[in-house]
Amino acid sequence: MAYWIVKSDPESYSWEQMKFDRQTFWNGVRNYQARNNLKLMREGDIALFYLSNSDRAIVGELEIVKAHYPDPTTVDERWVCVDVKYKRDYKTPLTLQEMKSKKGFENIGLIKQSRLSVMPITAKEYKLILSFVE
DNA sequence: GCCAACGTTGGC
DNA sequence: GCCAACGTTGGC
Repeated sequence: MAYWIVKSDPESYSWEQMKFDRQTFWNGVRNYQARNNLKLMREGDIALFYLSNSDRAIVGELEIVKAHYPDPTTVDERWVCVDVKYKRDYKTPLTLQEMKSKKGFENIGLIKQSRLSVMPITAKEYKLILSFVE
């Protein structure tokens, strides 16, 4: 089982919308590196939901319920999406600022490669994040 | 709103 | 295949 962070701009797809939808397909990725990460996702993996721009925090988690398939919102066959399901809210969202100020996040993609929208995190980083949000 | 980082495109 | 120009993302 692998752990991921997926990013969303709250103005285009909010956490409220995600919870309302319960399950959706994670589409619109138009970046090779992010696409490659989508392709590595397996059913049962966990994806943490990060809000960029105004919010800048990890607010909860999703479960991957279907591995990658062609993105139906484009005819360009290069791009894929996966199906995700709402899993749970975190009691306390973990902000980017907090991650920057705490130990253990030095190598997390969220900070090192801020423009990447789908990225893996290690089991260790996942546990560390959980220790702040429960 | 600005700008740094970085990905993509296209001319050569 | 290089690189300048340009576009986009996202933190501040």
